[in-house]
Amino acid sequence: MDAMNDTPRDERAIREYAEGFASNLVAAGMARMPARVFAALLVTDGGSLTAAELAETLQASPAAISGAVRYLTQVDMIRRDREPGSRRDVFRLYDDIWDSLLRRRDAILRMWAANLREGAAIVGAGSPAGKRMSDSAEYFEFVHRELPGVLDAWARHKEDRAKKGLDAAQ
Amino acid sequence: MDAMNDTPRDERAIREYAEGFASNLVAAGMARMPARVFAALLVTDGGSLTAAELAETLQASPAAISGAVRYLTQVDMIRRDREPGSRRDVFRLYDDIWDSLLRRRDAILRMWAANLREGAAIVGAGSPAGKRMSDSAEYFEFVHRELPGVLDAWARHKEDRAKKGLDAAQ
DNA sequence: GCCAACTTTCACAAAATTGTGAATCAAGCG
DNA sequence: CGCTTGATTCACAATTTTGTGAAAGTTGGC
Repeated sequence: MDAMNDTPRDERAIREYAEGFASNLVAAGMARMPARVFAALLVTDGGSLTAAELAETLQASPAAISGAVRYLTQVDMIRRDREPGSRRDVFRLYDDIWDSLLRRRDAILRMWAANLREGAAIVGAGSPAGKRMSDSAEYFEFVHRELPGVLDAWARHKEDRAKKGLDAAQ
Repeated sequence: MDAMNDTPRDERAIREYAEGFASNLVAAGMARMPARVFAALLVTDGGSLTAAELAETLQASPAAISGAVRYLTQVDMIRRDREPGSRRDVFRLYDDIWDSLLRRRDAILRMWAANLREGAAIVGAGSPAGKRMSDSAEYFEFVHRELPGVLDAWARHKEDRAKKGLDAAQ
């Protein structure tokens, strides 16, 4: 239970990792700059970064940062905060990033379901395509219903983990 | 329980819907042509389309189709079949599209988890960023474990639905 | 109310993506 | 075997996307 805090950050390696992480996000469909911003926030010890700091670490213009954070804010992947008595925004990941992300994405599932129902009506409810599409809709509705349960299970799981072994090396 | 089969397909409306559906996929991060191909297959009564038919309905070149189906095949969103005694490929969605898609995506979850663990090591396991990243990894591992249960529940749910009310006009 | 510190917007240039046509390749069938 | 149908690859052109610099907007604080 020692020798874990004070290892100095290898900024070079970290930056490289972050860029790779961003590339994975890009491969998953995200635009590049938002992906880089997200990755930068992920690997930051302070937990938050200002627009200027993002521009500095990513070697990008304020304009590019502005666009990226606007997008990330819209899709609820980051929070924009402003400390009272300052006029610079600071950006941070949500606590329990992925969990809160999924929770917010909930609406998207419903959207797809509704969209597919609409499509089923258009192709004809009784047709093979209609059948396929309402099955699809039902699938989305199903996972929409199941999701909260899984997320709650995660919350419990996390709590358990926190109780035993507060140190949690490895 | 009548008047549902023989409504003629309004091809114009269907095509329009399919293009809209494709646009949604694009918004979700998919490249345009694969999205259009997927949508076209989704709304097809026959359940399958040849490359030539895809080119025709989408007004796209064989080359574009070839690229799109290669991609879709790779990410396991469609199947490519060839009937014996023919040399043209026919493409179709999997049965229970989204379910099989999720099952195949399973590996991706593990990939992200592993990637995040690696990152946690790089930034330092004891650091705030390291904590954030191994928490993230754990989250992915968790849903990776939970997923099969949910998918099985879906299978049961679907079976139930099939048993009662085979017609399902609701 | 004005100044300064930040952020956003806009027009544009650079760069990456996409789809095309033409050529090449593969394979069933006579 | 060669012919014919169909799929794939390649170089290229067109479109779209991205990021930049500069100008304009906001908003705290004096």
